[in-house]
Amino acid sequence: MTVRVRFAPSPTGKLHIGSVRTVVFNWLFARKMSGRFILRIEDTDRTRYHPESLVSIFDGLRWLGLDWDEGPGLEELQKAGLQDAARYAVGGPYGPYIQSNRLHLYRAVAEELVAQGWAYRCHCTPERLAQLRAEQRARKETPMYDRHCRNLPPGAISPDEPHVIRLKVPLTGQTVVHDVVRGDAVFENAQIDDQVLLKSDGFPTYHLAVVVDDHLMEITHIIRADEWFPSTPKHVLLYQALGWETPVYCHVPLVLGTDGKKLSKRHGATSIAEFRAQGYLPDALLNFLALLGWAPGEGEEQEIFSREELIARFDLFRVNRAPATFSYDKLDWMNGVYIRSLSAEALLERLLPFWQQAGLVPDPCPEGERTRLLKIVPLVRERLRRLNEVVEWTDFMFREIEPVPAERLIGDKMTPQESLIALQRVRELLASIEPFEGEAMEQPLRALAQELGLKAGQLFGIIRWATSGKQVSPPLFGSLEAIGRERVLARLEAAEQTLATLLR
RNA sequence: GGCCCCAUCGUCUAGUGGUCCAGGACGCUGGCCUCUCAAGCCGGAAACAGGGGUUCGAGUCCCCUUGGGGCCA
Repeated sequence: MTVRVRFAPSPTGKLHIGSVRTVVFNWLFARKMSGRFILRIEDTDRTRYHPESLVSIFDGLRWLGLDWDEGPGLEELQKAGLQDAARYAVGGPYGPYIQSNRLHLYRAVAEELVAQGWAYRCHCTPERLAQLRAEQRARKETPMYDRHCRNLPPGAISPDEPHVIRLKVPLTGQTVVHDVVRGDAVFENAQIDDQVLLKSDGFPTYHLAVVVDDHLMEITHIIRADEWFPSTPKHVLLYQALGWETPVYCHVPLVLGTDGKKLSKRHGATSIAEFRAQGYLPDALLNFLALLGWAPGEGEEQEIFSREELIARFDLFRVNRAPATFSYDKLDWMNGVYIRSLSAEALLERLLPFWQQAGLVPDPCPEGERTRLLKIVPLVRERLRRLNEVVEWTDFMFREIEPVPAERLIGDKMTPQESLIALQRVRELLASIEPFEGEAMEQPLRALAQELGLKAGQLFGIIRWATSGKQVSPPLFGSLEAIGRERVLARLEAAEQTLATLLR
C-alpha cells in the first residue's frame, strides 16, 4: 500500500512556522516511504478566507523545497482568483483539492449519515444554544448540546427548513484512538458532544470535511499538530459510522515560544516569509525544523543533515511527545553553518537580493560589479548568521559614511598629534600603492606601523574608523580594496581634517 | 471549570532496568589564534521536577504531588 499523507492548511493568513514543522514531518515521511504528499486547501470557513494566503502557502512550501505530488489544479486555482495559477497548479486524480469545490460530497455524506441513523437534523436556534451554554456554565458544567432534537421523530424537521446536521454520538461506551506518538487513548463517549457536521449554510464543519476528504483521498497517515488530538475521537466515530477504515494517527508536539506558550508573533518571526526575508537558507531551516521534536537517536551526534540524509533517517515512530521550544539562537548558528558551506559564487547569488533591496547594488547587477562583489563575499562569509546581515557589514563599501567623530580617530594609547601623523603617512602610502589590492597593502602598512613605533593593531584601528566609520568591520585590507582608492583617500583626508580641528 | 497530554543542562536532545558520578549541540564562559568582529581549536559551568513504590538494581516501570501545555466554551 502506498503511503499517502497530506497537509491541509486553511487559507486564513501567513504560513506559520509551527505548521511548517508539521509539514516537514509529513513530507519527510512521504519521501522516506516513497509515498505521496498531498496539499489540500481547507477553505470552508468563509469568514476568515484570504485568497492571498494561498500564494503565501504555495510560495513558502516551494521555497523550502517541500514539493507536493497532488494539489489544486489549474482550473481550481483560476476559480479561486489566483493570478499566477499556472505556477502553482499540480492537480491529481483525487481532486478537487480545494474544499469549497467539494461541498456536494460533504452534503451527500451528511445525508447518508442521517438516513443511516448516525446523525440527525437539529433546528435549535443560536439563541437557544447560547442560553443553554450560559446555563451550563453557570452550573459549572461542561458546555454540551443537550440533544434536544436528537429524539424528535424522523421527518419532524423538513430538509427544507434551516437546520444543521449533528453526529449522533453513542451515549455509552468508549472510543479508542490509536496514535503513533501518543499510543492508545480512550475517550468516554458520554463526554463527546453531538458535534455539528453540516452547518445551516450547507458548509461542512472541519470535522466532517476532514474525515470525508481524508477517506476519499485515501490518506493513510494523518500527521498533524497535537492541538487536534482532542477532536480525534469524533473523527474516529465518523469513520466507524461510515464503515470506513481509520487512518493511522500521528499527533506531533506543538512548537512553543520561549515563554512556553504556543509560538506566536510576539516571539519574533513566525511566518515562513519572514524567515526568508531575514536571510535564512531553506536547507538550514529545514534541517532545524526536522530536529524540533525528532532526533535520529542511536547515539547519533551529528546535527547537520542534508535533505537526503534527513529523508533517509527520518522515523515517524521516534517523534517526541513533549512540545519543543523554538530557539532562534540555534537556528542562527545552524544557518551560519550552512552559509559557510556555500562557495563564494553560490553565496553571492543568495546575497545579491539583499544588497539590491538595500539599494547598495543596482538591479540587475552589472557584470563588472559582480567581480567586485565576488571579492567581498569571502570577507563576510564567516561573519554572517543571516543573509540580511550583509547590509550592515558592508554598507560602507558602497555608500558614503557619516563624518567620524574625532575621538574615534585617536589610536589606542596615542595622542591626537600622533594619530594625525599616522593618518597622513597611511594616505601617502595608499595613494601610490600598486595595485590597490588587499594583499599588496598588508606588508607596507605593517612596516609603516613599525616605523612609527606603533603596534599594528593601533594603526589598523585608526584606519578602520577613518575608512569604515565603524569599530568593527570585515578584514581591513579587503575592505579598503572594496571601498576603492579614491574613496579611501578622501575618507582619510576627511579624518585628518577632523583631527586637525581638534588640535587647533 | 471539564477532558486530555507532557516532564533529562537555560534551549534542542541522546538515553528503551545495570556499561549514566547521565552523552552531544546551541547559548553562556575561560584560553589559544588574531588588524576589529567573526570563524576555527582547546577547556569550563550547567539537567534526570518532588515524593512514594516495584526491583538485587530506576533517568529508564507504576502511583501521587507539583509544574507546564492543548482542546472545549
